[in-house]
Parts: sequence; structure tokens; C-alpha cells
Amino acid sequence: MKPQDNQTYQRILDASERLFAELGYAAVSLQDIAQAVEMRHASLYYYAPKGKEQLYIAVMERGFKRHAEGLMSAIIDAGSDLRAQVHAVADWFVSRPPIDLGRIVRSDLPLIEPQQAQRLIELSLESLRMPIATAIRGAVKRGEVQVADPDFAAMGLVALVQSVHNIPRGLIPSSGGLTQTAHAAADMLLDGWLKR
Amino acid sequence: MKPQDNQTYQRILDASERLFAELGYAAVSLQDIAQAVEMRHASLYYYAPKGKEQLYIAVMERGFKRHAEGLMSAIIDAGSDLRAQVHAVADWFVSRPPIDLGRIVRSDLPLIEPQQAQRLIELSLESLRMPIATAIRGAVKRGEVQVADPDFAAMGLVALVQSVHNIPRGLIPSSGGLTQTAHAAADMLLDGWLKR
DNA sequence: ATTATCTATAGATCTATAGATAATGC
DNA sequence: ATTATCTATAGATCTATAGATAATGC
Repeated sequence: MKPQDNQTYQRILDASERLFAELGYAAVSLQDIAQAVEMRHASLYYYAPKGKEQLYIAVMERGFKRHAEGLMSAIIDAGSDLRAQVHAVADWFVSRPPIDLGRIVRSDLPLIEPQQAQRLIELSLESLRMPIATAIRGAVKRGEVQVADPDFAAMGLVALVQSVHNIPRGLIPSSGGLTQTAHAAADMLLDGWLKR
Repeated sequence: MKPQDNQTYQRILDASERLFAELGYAAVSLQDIAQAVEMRHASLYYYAPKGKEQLYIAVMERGFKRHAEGLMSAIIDAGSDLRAQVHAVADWFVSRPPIDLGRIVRSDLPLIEPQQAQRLIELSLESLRMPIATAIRGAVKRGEVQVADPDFAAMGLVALVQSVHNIPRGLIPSSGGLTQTAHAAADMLLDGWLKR
């Protein structure tokens, strides 16, 4: 059995995921990860012989795949109304740590092997953009909305909804909190600023 | 005369700005900065005795202030139509390196002194949000748009417009390029997805 | 005398590897 | 015999400081 099937490996990935998400690739050391799982950092090489980069790639892959599944089932469960669907998308993104696409693309990925970076970019599009773009295309077909480029619109929604994670704690209305705020962001994109 | 008034100091700040913006605080070493300005890294301490953190703070301050000025004058020059104003905002943000608020807030700032971090957060709101929110409030007053929370909407616009920087090179339509794409993002927020 | 740079170096920390050791499975 | 950990350590790199040196200004 490969060490990567092990339960300890999942714990390592969990800790790495949390740290990488919070601090970015460069700021996380193997010592940090080892400390989080109460190991010596050298032992991490047993699970990831190629070191930090291998852990980062594994974490991102697992994370993106989770997002793909989570988004798809959230959208399906939301029914066939686009507003309900984008609210479900908003709920999904506030329920988990933000994925900071800007930092990933411009800070983290330049530090790893270019070929792997490219693969992760593609995976991110497939995982985040595709499920949402599909929902938008459905609504366009139903005549519910008018969206020139559903792929582009999908990434816009992701950016907008996740931007609520950047709001300083104190400025989030205590009533409803992050969820309501994220819904408001999604609604803003659906309805637009212009008077109707 | 303080060394910080010097012209060399500005070159150091320019290089630091570029590197910090691209890679984030943690990934940039004083050696990188020194190399960029063709100096020994030890000489940087002459200009910034407190080292990397001091440079980062100086860079961010200068950057935010530039954004405040740039945004305000771009908005004024755009006239009194909100669409023209948000296009001007979009132009401003594509014309310069993205500021990655997510990375700044969650990756960079946790690594510096909390008090300084807090100050930079406030400066960012004042510099980025305020000019745009003011424009939105103007349009609301004129009856042009219907926006519940202009502060919130302003940060949404910033996030949405800047998200075009995350689009992989290949996926940006060559006609018009980034500018047209950013305008499309801004229009999406103005008009909304719903049919009119 | 001041200003702006440099060399040299201490001390910390990081990645990565080698090889020892203990527990478990056959 | 395999699996999962550990200790020890090499080698790189990073921040920061001390003190030398050269150029410039009085």
C-alpha cells in the first residue's frame, strides 16, 4: 500500500491545506506543517518524497476536485432557478476557506514547476468555472437571463462572492453575517446597479 | 536630508513594489530587491533600517495613495455618467499591476506587526473604496442607479474588475484585450444578468 | 564630517538526505 | 521484511549588524 493512501497522509494534507490557504506557498515551511501534525519535518518526506511542492500540488488537486463536486451538487440541490443556484454557490464559497485565485496564479504557481502550474490552472477552470457556467447557460436557454459570456460571468461571480472574505471583520453586518453578505453580492450581479 | 528623500530610495521602492506585488511579502527576499537595484542587500538597511517590513509598509502606503489619487482624477475626468466613471475605474485597474487584496489581507499582513497591518487595511479602504463609493452615491442621488450599500458595491467592483488579471493569457480575446474585458466586467455589474 | 556604499559574518531557518530505530506483519 | 517514524547533518539561504572604505561637502 502506498503511503499516500494512509490516514496520516490525509492529516498532513489537511494541515497543509489550511496553512497554504492562509499564508500562501512561500510562507509555509515544512516545519510548520510538521508541527501542525505533530511530527518531525523530515518524516513528511516519507509521504511526499518530493517535498513541499508535491504537498502543495496534492492539496490543490484535492481542493479543486472538492470544489467541483461541492459546486455541482449545491447547484443541483438548488433547483432550476438561477437566483437560487447562485445563492447556493455563494453559500458554498462562504462555507469554506477562500481560494485566493489571484495569489495562487501570481504568487504561488510561479514558484513551482511550470508544467504542474499549467495543469493546476486548467483544473481550477474546470472545477470552479465549469459548474457555474453550465448553470448560467441553462438559465440563458430558459430565457431567464442575458449573459454574453457565461464562462467569464462565472469567474466574475466567483471573484465577487469570494471578495466578501476580504471585508474586515468589523464591517460585516452582524445580522445574517457572511452568508447574507455573499447573497447580496450575488444578487448585485444578477440584478445590476441600474434601476429596473 | 533623510535617506528616504533620496532618488535611490525611490528606485528601491519601485523594485520592491514590483516584487512584492508579483510574489507577495514572504517570497521576496532583501537579496531579490538588492539584485533588482544592483546593490548589496546590506546596503538596503541604510535606507530602511528596519528591513523588509519597513520597505513593504512604505511600498503599500505609496501604492495606496497613488491609487486614491489616480482613481479620483480618473473618475472626475470621466464626467458625470456612472457608466463612464466605472469604465474609467476599470481602465485604471488594468493599467497597473493588480493589487491582490485577498493575498494582502490573508497572506502578507499576518506576517507584519498587527498595528501596521491594521493601518494599511484602513488606508486601503480609504484609497480604493472611498473614491468609487462616492461616485456611486452621486449616481444614486441623481437617480441613475439603485444600490443598497455603495461601500460594499465599490469593493465588489474592484474585485470584479481586477479579476480579469486572473484570466489565463490565452483566454483573453485579442480584440480590445484587457481593457475591453475589464469594461465588460464593469458593465456586467451595472446591467446585471437579468433580462431588461 | 557626512553620505552611501561595501565586505564579512553571526545566527536563524529551510529543504533535503542518510541512516538508525521501533513496531507490525508474515 | 515492511512501515513509519526519528536523529543528525549538509548545504543553501535569509535577516541583521558591525565595521571598513570611498566620495563629497564644509
